[in-house]
Amino acid sequence: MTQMPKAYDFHQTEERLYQWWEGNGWFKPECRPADAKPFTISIPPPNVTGELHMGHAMFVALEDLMIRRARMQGRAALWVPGADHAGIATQLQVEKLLRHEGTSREAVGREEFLRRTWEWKARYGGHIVKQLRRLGASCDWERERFTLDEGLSEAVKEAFIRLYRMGLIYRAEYLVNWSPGLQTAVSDLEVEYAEEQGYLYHFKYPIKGGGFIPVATTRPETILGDTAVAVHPADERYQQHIGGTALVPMLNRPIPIIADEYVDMSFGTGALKITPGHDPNDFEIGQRHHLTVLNVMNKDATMNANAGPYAGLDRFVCRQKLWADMEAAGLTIKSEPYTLNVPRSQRGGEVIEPLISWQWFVNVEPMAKMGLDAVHHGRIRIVPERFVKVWDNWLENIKPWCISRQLWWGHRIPAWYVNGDPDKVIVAHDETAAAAQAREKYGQYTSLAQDPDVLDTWFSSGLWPFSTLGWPEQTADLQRFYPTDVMETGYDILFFWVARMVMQGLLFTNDIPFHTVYLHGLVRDEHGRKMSKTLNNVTDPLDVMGEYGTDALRFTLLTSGSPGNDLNLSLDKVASNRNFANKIWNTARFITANLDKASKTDAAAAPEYTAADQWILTRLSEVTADANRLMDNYLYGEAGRQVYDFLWADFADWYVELAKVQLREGGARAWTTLAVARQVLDDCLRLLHPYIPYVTEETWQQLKAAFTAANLGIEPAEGWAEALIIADWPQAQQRYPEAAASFEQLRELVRGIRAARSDNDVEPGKWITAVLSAGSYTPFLRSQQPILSFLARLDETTLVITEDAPAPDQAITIAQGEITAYLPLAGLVNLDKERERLQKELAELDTQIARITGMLNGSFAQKAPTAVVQKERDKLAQLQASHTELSQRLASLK
RNA sequence: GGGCGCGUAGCUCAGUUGGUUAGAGCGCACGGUUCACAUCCGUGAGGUCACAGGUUCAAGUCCUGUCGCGCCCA
Repeated sequence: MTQMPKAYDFHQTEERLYQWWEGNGWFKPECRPADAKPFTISIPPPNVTGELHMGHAMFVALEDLMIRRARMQGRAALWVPGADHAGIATQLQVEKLLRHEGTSREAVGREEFLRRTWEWKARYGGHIVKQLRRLGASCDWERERFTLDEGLSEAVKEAFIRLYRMGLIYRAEYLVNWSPGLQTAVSDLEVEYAEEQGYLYHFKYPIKGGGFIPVATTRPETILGDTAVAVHPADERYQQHIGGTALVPMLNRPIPIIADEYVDMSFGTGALKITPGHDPNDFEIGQRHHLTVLNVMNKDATMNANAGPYAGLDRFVCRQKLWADMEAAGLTIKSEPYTLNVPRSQRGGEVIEPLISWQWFVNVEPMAKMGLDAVHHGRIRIVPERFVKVWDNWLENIKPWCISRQLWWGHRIPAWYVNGDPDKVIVAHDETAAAAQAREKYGQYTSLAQDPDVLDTWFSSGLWPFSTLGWPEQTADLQRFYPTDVMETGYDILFFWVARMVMQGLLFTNDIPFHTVYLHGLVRDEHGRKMSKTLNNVTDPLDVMGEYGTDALRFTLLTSGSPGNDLNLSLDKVASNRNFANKIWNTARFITANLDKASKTDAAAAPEYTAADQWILTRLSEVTADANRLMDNYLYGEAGRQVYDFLWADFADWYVELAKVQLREGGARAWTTLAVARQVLDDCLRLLHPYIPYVTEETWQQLKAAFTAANLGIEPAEGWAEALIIADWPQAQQRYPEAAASFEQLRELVRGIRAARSDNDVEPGKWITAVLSAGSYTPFLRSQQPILSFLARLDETTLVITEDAPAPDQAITIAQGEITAYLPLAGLVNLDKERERLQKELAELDTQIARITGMLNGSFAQKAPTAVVQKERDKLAQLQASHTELSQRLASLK
């Protein structure tokens, strides 16, 4: 028999097993019968530019857990992997590269730029995907997709065209969030607001014909784009000016003074400058009053010709200069420090400028309604449920989605303009089709040019669950695996991604894209701070895996938090979980090293279980049932913790220890012990495999090999599968409540004796004498004598167990209800100390007895369920028995 | 302004149909090298479950309010 190595070595396990699993096709749903019920997850596609971070590790751990469990449950598990082309991020990477070469995107041109980007993607794009493999992700790599793949691009075009035909996509000149650094529009979601210190500038708005209205602004440069001054219609102060004309400072451009109820009379000066071209609220007011929309800025946030003498200045330089000029002209009143809400680009970080421009929009309202209904009618379940409120709130107040981006890397908008006329738009799959349509619609034309913009990356990822399966083609995969089952992702992209998949899925496939949305929290550092490069508190998953193993990281991510809540990652915990892997390994090592204690002839048709066997089997059934219930409710953390505790604290600490005694007996007893140990460990390995795939598979293979070689006739009910990854998922089995309860008594007794030994400084290894007065437990404890003696280090030759043993002199007394243990530690007992201990214990018993007696005398006895009441009565009886015993004992010591 | 989450042992966190004397890991104290594991074993100290009310036989758990921290939306 070959010995297992002393410690589990993940270094020489992980890669080997991953290749073996993948090579055998077990990551593919086809490893299950063609009629197996599918279980599908679409991976949240990481950015191709991405580097693995804890967020990735988190979703891989959770999704792999779901997929592996489903696979073991016999489902045709399919986890579709892939990556996202990440428009802005990728384009920035390549532009940076070009800058290093002393050139630029504009200089090399669109075609060359795209060629370079694909080249870049080919070289670095696979990086993140390789890293996902290291986490043990059992994805079907043959079905890997990329959002810019041909098929997915086709899906994007199809989606765009359908939306356009349904009248849900339109092109409009509208105020959008403009990122001057990135030179593109971004959606509302891509803008983050932060409170920053600035100034509130109070100044005089001159009125034609004399006088002025005081006005305040946080962005003086936008004064140049004002097209009205507004006051509240009921404001006494400005009544006489309504309908009059104001003059834009420094430009002297005449603009109307209007009345609008939007104006807050109590804020600032009570009068508002209106800049429809540079402020969203002003834009709306402008629409109401049919004001001119004046743009005073270029796309790089310098001032344009409309800014008159300020043309060409940067927006912030202009702010200073204009204010200085106004001051000189006597138009300023004051500027006071003010906290303002500054919009910044989620990507580049620079200040977003509301800017008027032509963009493509999706009217998402009808789809939003569908998304709301799907959740309200229970077709889609969101876990944890509280996120439903967030979902509702967002979808009920949804705004048009700006989907065009002024980038080159992405899905080009399938729209063509005839003769350069923005009103003559043709939307088609390709240029040929567009040309045909153009001829049909406009007859002869001179030019046909495609819109230069591309689509928001989220537009394509919104199609992900079905586009990856072949949509719009009715492929076999789409038919079999769609709708998918669970969408597991971080709550931070509920709007960005999940909502859009739901909306687009419902619209295009006439079905939900998944029945459950499971949201996990953010991974933070040990003290709850967000991981960031500037804080220098980023923990690289690759480093952690390298030091502690993939399983340790996975188990930590999976069990140290709760659903939907942020998780603080502690390396201490990772280290503990590495130790757990070693613990698992060593229980198997113990079992496999003891297979020679029995032989096949010892096999019993109906095994005779000891109380210990029955106890551990009962616990196994309880834990299996609990873990399954918890996992069915997506409470993976709690399920994992329970198995961990059971395996370590019950199985390893107790059963494996006492198994040493049962194995010594040899024969049928040893055989049964090995059979029980195998079952318990095997089921635990199965329960844990989705969490920690490597150490469980490796350990299981060791078990399988050892048991097969030993030829004891001990094996799982369905025989040994080829691998744990495709073995059967365990179900709860036999329970022996009475034996289990008795055994718990024995454990209590052992703990009591150990504590007494420790208190009295008895050497841990020393075999001591004991007298047990065990009442009705006498036969049971006698039957457990070898185990009891071994676990509590009691000298078996002098151990006395009788129903009612007299207390020896000079002994420590341990009372446990009906059972009393006396440890006659000759010469070791300090009687004063023992008296003190007994008094302390009696005092404790007194309070407990009083508490329960009070409870039982109150209405508890009538109103509580009988089982609960009975439990308390039993407890009281135990406490009283202990009390009697200890007080007698105390009296005898006086 | 609206919504959500959190506040439990020194630290980091569990605790989901309300039901023993509230748990874990790490840390701390004491003690252990016999053939599964020192990536270990045994024993122990450490908690008014933020605060105040309420519901209930029974509340860390349900309800109301207060305080503190964080996040999302406007």
